[in-house]
Amino acid sequence: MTAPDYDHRAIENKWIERWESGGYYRAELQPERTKRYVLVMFPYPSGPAHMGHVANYSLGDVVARYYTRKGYNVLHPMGYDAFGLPAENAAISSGVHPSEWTRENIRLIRADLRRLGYAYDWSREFATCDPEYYRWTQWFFLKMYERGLAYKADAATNWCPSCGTVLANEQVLADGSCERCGSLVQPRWLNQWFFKITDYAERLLDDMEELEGWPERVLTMQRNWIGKSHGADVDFELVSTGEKIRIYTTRPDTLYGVTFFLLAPEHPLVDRLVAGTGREREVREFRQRMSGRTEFERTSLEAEKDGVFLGDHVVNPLNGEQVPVYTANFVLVDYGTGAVMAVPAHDQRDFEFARKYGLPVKVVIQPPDYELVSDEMTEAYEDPGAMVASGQFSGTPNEQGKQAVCDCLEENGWGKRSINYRLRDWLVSRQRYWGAPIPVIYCDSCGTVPVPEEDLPVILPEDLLLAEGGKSPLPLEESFYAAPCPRCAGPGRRETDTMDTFVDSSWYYFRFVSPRDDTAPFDSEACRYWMPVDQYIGGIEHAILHLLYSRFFTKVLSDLGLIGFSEPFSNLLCQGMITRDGAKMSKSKGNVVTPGDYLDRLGADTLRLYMLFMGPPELSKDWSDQGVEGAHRFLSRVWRMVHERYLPVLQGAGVVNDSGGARHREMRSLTHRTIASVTHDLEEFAFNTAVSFVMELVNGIYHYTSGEKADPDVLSEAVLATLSLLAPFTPFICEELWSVLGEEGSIHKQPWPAYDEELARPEEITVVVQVNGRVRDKLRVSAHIGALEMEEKAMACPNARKFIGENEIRKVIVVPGKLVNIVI
RNA sequence: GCGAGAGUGGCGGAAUUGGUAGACGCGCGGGGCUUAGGACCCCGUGGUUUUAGUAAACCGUGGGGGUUCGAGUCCCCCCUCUCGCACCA
Repeated sequence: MTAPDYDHRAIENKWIERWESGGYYRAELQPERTKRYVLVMFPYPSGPAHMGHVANYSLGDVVARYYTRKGYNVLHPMGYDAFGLPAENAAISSGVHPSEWTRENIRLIRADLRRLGYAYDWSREFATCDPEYYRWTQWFFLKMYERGLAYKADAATNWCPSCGTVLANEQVLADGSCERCGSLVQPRWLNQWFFKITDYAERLLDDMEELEGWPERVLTMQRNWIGKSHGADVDFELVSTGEKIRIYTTRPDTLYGVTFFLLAPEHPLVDRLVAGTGREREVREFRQRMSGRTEFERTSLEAEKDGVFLGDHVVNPLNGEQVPVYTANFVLVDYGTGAVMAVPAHDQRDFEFARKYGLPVKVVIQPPDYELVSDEMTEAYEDPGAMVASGQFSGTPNEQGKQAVCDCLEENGWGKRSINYRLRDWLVSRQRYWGAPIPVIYCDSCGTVPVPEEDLPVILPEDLLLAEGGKSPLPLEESFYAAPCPRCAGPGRRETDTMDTFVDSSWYYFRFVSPRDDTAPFDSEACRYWMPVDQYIGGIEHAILHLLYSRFFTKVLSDLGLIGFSEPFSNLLCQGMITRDGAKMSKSKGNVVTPGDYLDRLGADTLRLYMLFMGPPELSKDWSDQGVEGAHRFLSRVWRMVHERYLPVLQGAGVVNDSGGARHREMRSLTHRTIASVTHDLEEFAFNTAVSFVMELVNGIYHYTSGEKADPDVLSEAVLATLSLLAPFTPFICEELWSVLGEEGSIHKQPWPAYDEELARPEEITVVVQVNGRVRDKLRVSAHIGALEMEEKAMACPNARKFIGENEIRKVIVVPGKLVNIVI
């Protein structure tokens, strides 16, 4: 019998149409049912889907479909992170309007996602550039402003000369280049909007306890990013004026080893100190040199220590010693207090500085096993030890000494214990066009006035062209910036900066619960039901920024009393990158493969299956053309299994159940075993092995239907289980074959198959016979064999006997149902 | 430098609590079917050695030690790679 061809295209078109018109994946709020909110990080629409999207969304789709089949009420939405620089870059290079470019790309990626057969509730789709959406992004800004969490300040910003905008610290790569365009970022002082995320540093840290379903490495990365440290603030008095300068240190135990004092080049005291010393020019030149460099350049490990003496001294409160004040390149103005006590003996940076400028090195911590001599030191000693030359503290172990010194500082009013974070406030304003306008109006008499809620959204005009050099047209467009002051109705000027796109994506998962609500960012009842997200899935590249910002937003919402939880994502899965020839796919490397080609040639099911079969989700995976062919071969094999092996049996080629047949029992056992294994693996997100189990089942069915006749009932069970288990992975072919077999309804609405424990256990098992832990023989025995009988049989094995020989048997270890180890 | 993770065939990768290392797939080899096949079905496939062959022995999870009847898995030391942070006082 010849099977019809496996025509993936016809099948896909047919079922996409039916699923969508039937509203198969529409999610309804059903309070009596248990929900599962499955969310995959929404895409930035920069073109058609790429392989990374397919990998990511295929994962999410299997999870969503599996939960649906398990009986949960599943929300699985999709939208677009649609504001941002690439749209403007496209506008600059090809003249197309960012809005048009974005809408076209949404159209392209949506078409690919539909073809891939993802079970999205498309009725909830939105883009962050829709006014109905960014209205609420602006609303969030107002809430932040009301709570004092949005503020404007002069800040050393990362200016990207090529993008013509300020970047967040997070958007500057480790080598000091722009995340988007790669050009070297320059520092620039500007008045910018910030979100006060630092107010939440402690909670962002503490609440990680709740995030048991997050990968450890993501938590670690966030923890490092927040960078909490314990130490002390200490006031040093300026010799010339008696003015106090506060420093922060994590090593109060080394206070007696201070031999100089450092200020950041930008520290406000630098100018005043140097005035009248005759060193003004030197200092000015130094600062000029520093200001031309980014934080990265100045703080890279390779950069040489550099500084200038400021002509003044400070007094160490603990021992009354006077030490000189310098300004130094490696001191950061925005960490701690911008001033540092220098202990060259116990800090490598200070050590290098001291050696370069001939400053004294004073040992105040002695290692337990040898003695430091300051003149002979080639590097700082930063490890634990006992305090020496430290007055009353001498002899104290340094960890204990930290506390003692802090007590002393506090008792004398010289300083206090303090905690610092590396986390900086989030710079959210962008001097760009394609983003959500910041809803603020500046008035000469009222100052900064927020736009009233009822006046939102502040519409971003979509009919403007980018100005000269790709700059934002907003500051030049009177119809945009001219606005009456909401307070006094006098003439005002609108803020023309837009928000960082990370603001847009920090709350989109809330919007999906009620995307058409025009009275609130989200409906509280829908939110109570659907949130938090049960399973969030996305790339590891968002481990810090997006996830930290989203956590921050959720906590603010919680403080506003709008929600009753403070963590948005209960479980997180970070999937690896798709590479080709070991490298990230990129146009410049010419190693890009696009889903579209494979969708045409091999079909959506093949592509999905291959992505999931390649390896564990969290590992990065290298694309292989041969591998994807293999996936297609397997699906063809499933197709033929139904048409060439199963249908003929249904039509009378099989035998009536001869109940004694071990072959039939073995087939049933394999079926049930496979259901058990696949179910287990899906719970663990071990998709690659889940697929391999189905492959084994298919191999088993081919084996069963070769030669001897098959029992139609046994075969039915096996074939239907195959389709049922495979359906979340390859929805089209399974739905098609399901209907070919005349089964009722959609396979995607069937309950997840159950298995019979008893049947899943094979009748016969293999027992390994070891002598001294080495495999010497194998036995096929009944699964119900007892331990004693196992031992007897093992002892009788000829090969085992051979190795035992004349030796004395010291011990026999029996692992029931597994092995017998004879120790001689 | 600090932190996290990982090293298993020619390749991607499998191996509950320590219990048959290499599932499944790719690739490769052989056979069948075929005018033919790159389609399909079946078989084989870690290495070395011995054997005409059936078979068998030894070696084998980055390297070296250890615990154990038994170690890819546990412990100690070392090497390599990937990722993140990186002068944060």
